[in-house]
Amino acid sequence: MKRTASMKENHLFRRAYNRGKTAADGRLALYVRRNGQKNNRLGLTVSTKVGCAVVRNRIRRRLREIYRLNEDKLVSGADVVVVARVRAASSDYHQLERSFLKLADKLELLKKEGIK
RNA sequence: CAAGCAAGCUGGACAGCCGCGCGCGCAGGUCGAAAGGCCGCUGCGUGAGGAAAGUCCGGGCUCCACAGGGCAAGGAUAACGGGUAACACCCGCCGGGGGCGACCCCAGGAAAAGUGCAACAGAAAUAGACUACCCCGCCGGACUUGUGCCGACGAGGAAAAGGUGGAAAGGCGAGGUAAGAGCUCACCCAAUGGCGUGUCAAGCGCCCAUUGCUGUAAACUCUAUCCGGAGCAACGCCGUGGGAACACAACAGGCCGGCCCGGCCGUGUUCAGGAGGCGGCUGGAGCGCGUUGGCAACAGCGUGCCUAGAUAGAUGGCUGUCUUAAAUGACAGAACCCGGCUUACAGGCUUACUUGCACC
RNA sequence: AGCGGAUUAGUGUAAUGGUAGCACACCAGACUCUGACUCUGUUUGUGAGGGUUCGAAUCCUUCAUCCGCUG
Repeated sequence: MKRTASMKENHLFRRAYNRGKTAADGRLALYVRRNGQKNNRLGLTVSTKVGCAVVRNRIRRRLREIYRLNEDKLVSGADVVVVARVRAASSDYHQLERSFLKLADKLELLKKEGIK
């Protein structure tokens, strides 16, 4: 099994914000852009407005876990940036997962058999 | 039993499946001449806190400056004795304040070296005469015609009474005086010196002496002690492209290419710079237990243990059981490392003590 | 992560330790047939807690919030 590839450079984030497709609800915001490669890459943004270091770490871990467990349902070859909003701090894992899948469906990220 | 006070501990545990960082191992794969790198594994071990936080003090460590001493400037600390690598920390003790008490709080040196400030109020704010008091002079009034009484004015005496204010000239009583005043005396208070005591201490005591002086130093200042600056994004090593200086050279050499032909490039050394990478990086003023010294903080000795090291940043997700009133968490995430302080914190446990009530 | 700075009415900005001002804004009134302009007046404040002082916006201290520099 492949490890989750992550985005680290600032210019990749900027490209996703400026040129990518967007979907958002109260908890999360998703930015997606084709990267021309075989694999998907994940970028996470949790700003200091959301909470203190413990809260931000918890959200980041949950989002990483959601992405890991749902990675095989996604189409490949995209950069995905997930931005946590303030209400994500008071949401549990299941609420975050539902938001993520709904937004991914909106952006036509899910494979056909993944939607079912 | 109730209320309180102080110190210390704890900050869920276990199991299953999936997943992560680091170290070790591997008969695995791949690259490499090798060293080793990268990937992998039903593998093994290990993996956040009491505050990891705020960055308020003190150090270690690294570089820079000075390389010896002193002065000035700037800053810090402040009863006294001890502890410590050091401290604005800790312990003991003294003084002051609070509480019935256990106990808690205090930047707590010098205002009697000097300067500044003290609004408003008040007559007066570091020195003073507004009212009231007393003596003298002079004028007026009443009558019981007194070297007496009342009232106005002038010149003095006097800090005793009054109200203001945070603060009013040591306090109270007696003597004294025209009226008064530490002017004198007894007692008390404060400061300084002496004696005794205390750790040759702060301090406490004295039927010893002298003096009687507002507050403010978290105003300037004085006294004593201490302090060079910057910080792991420090610093060291490797080092792409491009740059500068010097030397050599127009031959040779290097690259592409199986070779010739052909095409492209000046070469070497040094320096600055610093994309990126590696080190710095965790074994330390370390922790536990016992013992000795000490009231204690702490120190010595013995013995056992090794306990994160990431680099966009590892502890998460799902489920079950147990303790529980509650575990979908209280506060909260190491980032070079220590010693403190401060701030945040649901609850739970232990020990000592105080007060009140009841019973023996 | 390290380092530095700031906080005064709704907004901008003053104030040697001694009643916290000024301008604009808001509100009310006057002027006007009505509105604007103009004039007059009122309200609204020292980020929070503790300390020093007779008395703190100011001095000291502990926090909170915001901003900036170093990649």
